[in-house]
Amino acid sequence: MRSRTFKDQVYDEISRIARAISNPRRLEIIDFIANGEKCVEDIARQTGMSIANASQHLQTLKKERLVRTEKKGVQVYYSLASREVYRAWTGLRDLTLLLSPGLRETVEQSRIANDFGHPLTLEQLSGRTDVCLLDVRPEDEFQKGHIPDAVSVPLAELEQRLPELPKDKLLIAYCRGMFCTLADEAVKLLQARGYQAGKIEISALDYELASTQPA
Amino acid sequence: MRSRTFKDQVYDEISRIARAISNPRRLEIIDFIANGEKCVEDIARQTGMSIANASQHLQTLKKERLVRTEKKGVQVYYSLASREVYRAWTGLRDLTLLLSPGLRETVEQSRIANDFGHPLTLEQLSGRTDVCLLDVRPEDEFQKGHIPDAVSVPLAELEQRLPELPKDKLLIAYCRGMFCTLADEAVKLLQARGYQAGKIEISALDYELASTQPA
DNA sequence: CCATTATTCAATAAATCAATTGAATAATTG
DNA sequence: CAATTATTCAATTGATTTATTGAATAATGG
Repeated sequence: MRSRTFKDQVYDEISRIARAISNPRRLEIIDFIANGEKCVEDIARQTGMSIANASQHLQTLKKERLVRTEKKGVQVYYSLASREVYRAWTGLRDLTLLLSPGLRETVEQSRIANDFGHPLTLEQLSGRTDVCLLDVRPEDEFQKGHIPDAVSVPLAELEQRLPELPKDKLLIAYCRGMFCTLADEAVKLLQARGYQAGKIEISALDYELASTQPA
Repeated sequence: MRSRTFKDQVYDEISRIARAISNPRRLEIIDFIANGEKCVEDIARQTGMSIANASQHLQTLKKERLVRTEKKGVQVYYSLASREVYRAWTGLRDLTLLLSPGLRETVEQSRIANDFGHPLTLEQLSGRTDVCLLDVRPEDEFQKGHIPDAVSVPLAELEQRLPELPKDKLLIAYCRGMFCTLADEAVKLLQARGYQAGKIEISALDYELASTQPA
């Protein structure tokens, strides 16, 4: 008979996966490495933790098979074990946005602080010819996957590459998504130089997920 | 500027929701009350915990707005705050089934112990006229929602109601889903009485989710 | 082979979480 | 109003988790 020990095993096992993703630092790691494989040092720098601490969190994720590792020379590169991991993260993110007025407010206030109105959506842009879509993430993340028709202009290179950009078009930046600051900074720089600029909050990953989900 | 404190707030808030669902007992509670509102005593009995313990877990879930309460007379009835909560739970369940050979093995061994082959799927049943679909959950859960064409025969009443059942059809039982034991017990009873019986592992909730997701 | 670099391991202390117990609250019934 | 019942609260204990620190490992380049 399917007894209590069966249920205990089942819910225990699922809760172990849940526990592995239930730490803010590890959520940030997942959100970050979803864009492309990163080594421990990248992750530590991005998240502001010590290398030892980052490594420890990565081990926790690895123990539950949420991330995979690949050794390249001296470095170990971490990436998500499968697309489903990213899907679970976005599910949790969207559930929290639904349930938590606090999170919605935090995001809203950040928009106000950045002097944006509501970011545009992809639908609002589709079909417009006066728009140039900029992927301001590092080039390797762009290579791994990007929104169709986007141009790779990493934030770090944006200033030097301003001459390449069309002056008569609306420049729309995007980055790693809703919680990433790269597009904000790009827009700020562009507006300071007199360009018409804005952002969308969807990421390349969210775009990909949205286009594969119905299938 | 979107600073570290912004990210800290964001990931903290999301991790609080994750933490709330990252306990095996609370997962079991979510899985249970998804079928319909239940009072603390129901929940304590179903999960085998003390009433005080169950209440404490329910408070944890309520603090994060995952469950809603309604007072009816002396009792407080708990149910999921929204369909999205159930969706997140199934997402986590399916991710774990994907990532964890241990969970797959536990489920598989339970099937062997119950002497079933692989449970049927709804697709295999659709269109067949020699099949009678039995919802063996308590009646109130059936009332709240069920798979089309199913008949409500709660496990507790099954024995007395055997005469109602068609002897010439294949009786397919379903219950609260993959981790619920009601259908197993129903099939065992039916087979012992000489009926052709089997089960499907999809629940009324999974069915509903699957049919609303594409929309 | 030594020095360097990237990463992981191990040990600790502070914080948080879970289960248990018994008391407190609050509505209902006689 | 007293007794009963359902539920929640509060305090305790033991177990986990987190961040920090410093040492250990392992691969590479000179």
